[in-house]
This record gives sequence, C-alpha cells and structure tokens, in this order.
Amino acid sequence: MKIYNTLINKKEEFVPVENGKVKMYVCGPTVYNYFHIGNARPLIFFDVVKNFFEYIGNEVTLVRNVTDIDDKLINRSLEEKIPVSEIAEKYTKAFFADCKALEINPADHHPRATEYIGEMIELIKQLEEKKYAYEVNGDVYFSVSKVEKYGKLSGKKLEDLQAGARVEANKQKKHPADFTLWKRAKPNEPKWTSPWGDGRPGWHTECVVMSRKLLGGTFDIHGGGIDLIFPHHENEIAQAEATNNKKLANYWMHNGYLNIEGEKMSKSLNNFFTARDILKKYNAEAIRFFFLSKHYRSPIDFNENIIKESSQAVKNFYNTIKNADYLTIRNNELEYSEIHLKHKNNFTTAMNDDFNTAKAISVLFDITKAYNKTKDPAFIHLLIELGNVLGFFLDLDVKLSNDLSDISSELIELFINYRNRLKKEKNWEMADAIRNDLKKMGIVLKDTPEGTDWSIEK
RNA sequence: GGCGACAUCGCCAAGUGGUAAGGCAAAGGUCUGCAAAAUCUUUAUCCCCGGUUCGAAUCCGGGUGUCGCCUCCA
Repeated sequence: MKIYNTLINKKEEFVPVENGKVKMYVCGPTVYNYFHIGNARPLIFFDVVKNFFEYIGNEVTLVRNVTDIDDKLINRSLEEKIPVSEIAEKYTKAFFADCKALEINPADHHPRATEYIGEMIELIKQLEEKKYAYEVNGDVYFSVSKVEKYGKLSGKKLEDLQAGARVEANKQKKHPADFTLWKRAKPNEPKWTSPWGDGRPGWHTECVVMSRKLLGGTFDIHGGGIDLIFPHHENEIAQAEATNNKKLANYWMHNGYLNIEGEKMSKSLNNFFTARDILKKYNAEAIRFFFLSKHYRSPIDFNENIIKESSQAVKNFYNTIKNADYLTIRNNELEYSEIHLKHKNNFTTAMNDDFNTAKAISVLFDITKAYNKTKDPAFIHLLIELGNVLGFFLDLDVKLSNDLSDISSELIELFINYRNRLKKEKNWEMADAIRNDLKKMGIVLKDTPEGTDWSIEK
C-alpha cells in the first residue's frame, strides 16, 4: 500500500507503527455553523480510508475532533445572541446529523476541545519550561524561532514567512510567525483558569493533546484539508516534537480544495453551500460519487451539472442492483471464481495506490457490466461488497424497498392494473397519461416481459 | 515578493517511458405499442515550442493559461 505523504512530498510504502493496526487522526469541524459542501470532502474521503484499511484486515482507530471553543464560536455567539456553549451544542448536533445524512460512519472517538483544557494547560506549561513558550500580558505564544526545522511540513522558511506581504501587526510577538497557545479572555468571553490568568487555549494545541491522549506518542496517519498544512499542522508538529522529541505522525495526508464553478467558495461571492442544502436536492451517494470520482489530492470543481451526472451514474448502479433483485439473492451462498477475484484484485490494486478511488469506481462499472452480460449473481455480491468499501449501497433494505404504507402500494397496484387493461385495449394515450402522472409524483413504472415494476425515485 | 499544484474527447476523469481506462451526454442498431432498463456500435494522440529516448500524455528546458498557500479556513 502506497500513500502520498505531505511530509516528504511523494508516495511511500505504508508501514503502520503496530502491525495490523492503523491509528489515524483527522481534523474535524469547528462547530460555529452548518458545515459546507467543501467540508464534506475530508469527511467522506477519510471515511473511505478507514473502510479500506479495515477491508484489507486492519484494526483501525479513527479520531475526529470537535473544536467547540474558538474565536469563530465567540463571534457567532454575539451574532445569534446565545451563549457560546449553546452555539457549540447546536452545531455539534447538526454536524452529527449531517454526517449521518451523508452516510458517513462515525469515528471511533469524537473528542471535544473543551473536555481537554486541563491537558492543554499542562502541555503549554511544558513548553514554557522548555523555553518554547513565552507569556505576554496573559497571552502565551509559541516561539517558532526555537524550532530548528520549523516549516518542514509546508516547505516554508521562516525568512520567507517574514518577507510575506501580509504580516500580522502584533507587537507582543517576538517573531511574526509565533502562534497563540493561550489567549487571555476578554470580559464576557468563556474562560478557564490557568497559570497565566483566565483565558482559553489556542486552536493548534488541542489536536496535539487529543491525538496524544487517544492515539499515543507517534501515530500513523494525520489527515485534513490541504489548507491546514500551514499553519495548523505545522504548528501541531512544532508543539508535539518540542515536548516529547517524537514524531507526531508518520504519514500526513491532505485532500484538495473544492471550488464552486471555478471559484473559491465564499460567502461574499454568494456561492456558499452547506451540506444540508445540497442534500435537499441530491442524495448522499451522488455527493459521494462526485467526490470519489476524482483523486482526493486534486482540486475539485462543484457545479450543478456535475452533481447531476454523478446522480445519474449512481442511479445506473441501482438499476442493475434492482434488476438483480438483490434482496432475494443476498443470502445465497456464492463463491467467487477467478473472474470475480480478478475484478476484486483490480479494485484493491487501485485503492492500494494512494487511494485511487476514481479507478476503483471504474472497477465497479466493470463488474456491473459483467453482471448485465452474464446475470451471474456473484457479480452483484461483489459489487455490493466493494461498493460498501467506498461507502455506497449501504442500508439496501431501506433503499430497495418501496417505502410506502400498504394502502398506498395497493393504490399504485390498482393504477397499474387499470393501465394494463388500457394497454390491452391499445388505449396508449390513457396508458401513457397514467404513467406520466405517476412519474410526476415520483413513482416510476417500467414495463418488463414479466409485468410492470414500479419504484419511488427522488 | 516567497512557495506549490494543475492543463487528457462536449462535460467529469484514470493513466507517471511502450503506443490513450471508465462515467455522463450524444448518435445509430437490437428489444419494446411507446417509454424505461439492458445490450451492441460510433466519438481524442493528451495546452504550445524545443530536447532526451528505439519509443513520451508520461522525463528535462522554455512558454501560455488556471488555481492554491503564505491570515481564520476542509
């Protein structure tokens, strides 16, 4: 298995710290708003990473933190005029609800920053003792100049950072790139007591503390969006290595950005979409297909057209699964023969190469085609098995059953019976009218040699 | 100013030295009252110029274009 490691900017063979176990930490949401469609990318991608590691026989521990104290929450609290703790509660709930709607598996741990304040203070104290941190008027900063290789993840040099056009005008700092470890509380802001006075921890400290606590000194994979490389992950490394002289993580994986019709998503451009907005129009699998059809490190462009195409592609998988009558063949004992194993191997080979999900999906299409040609149900089993690894075709019991009350089902059957009589009388006009009207309600009829099938489509 | 990524059919996209996967869309055939589904068939020499090589979309150099990071951000 090869993984592209941001630390060395190339692919390398993945070797876990402990054989058969994979420990990963992915930076989760700051709960100050509903998360947007761009945030969905790392959620979906690392969901697949975890699935695949498990599929090939590893025990995986995934940590996805929740940042529930931060300037952004404080600002939001002022806007919505409710306490910070309620903002956090509201959007944490929304986060989990939206993840569920997107069919993203929960992580193994969802630590919240506010539950680890004590440990963060301990870490900052350690940094202070080792002279990596200094306090000015109740604020504590990390001194980046003390770190020999500061910038090794992002490939930045301190000189270059200083030469940058936009330098923070904070005269308290010894170096412009020094970052906040502890921030003094202003009146009415949430606060915790510390050796430096009342305040709150800086964002970069929480991930170090929580990953260390839940995953140990050096864990396998640290993931997140490409924009977190600098300064967030760089600063995590600086703190972690300053305190225990161990690598924080061996592999750093970063997903590319999502753009909206070629432009960065932002509220000012009025092209800001929350995941829940998109979910109103398109289903979770269409969104998942959209993301996974492109390599995770590349930037991806979101627009109405492309999500429709994804939606259609997923629908075509379901056509095959429905035609195969999956729910009745699912428990059949079937063995894979050479041809099935060849497809399976193509799939794992693609995934083993730095999670080439686009290629893996193409294997799913190959299998679909093979089924349609041969009607061999083992292909359907394989399709579902591999699809599940990518997070497709989950909860088929629900998705494949026509979820209506019995009476409604009977009514539809009634319409179908009348329509069949009209068809016998060759009254095509009326027969088509019934089909069209039902379609408008989302009920789709399909005439087959065995009779008329119907299904609910969104 | 510094650092980096990307440019493949109408759209999306895989491919990292051996002669262009796949999806969506489109067109035509089979099937069908029609439609849907399925199935068969058709559609590119890889931004430009130069170089390395027996051989390059793939490596090197130079252009052009798009985007990102350097500030909170997935």
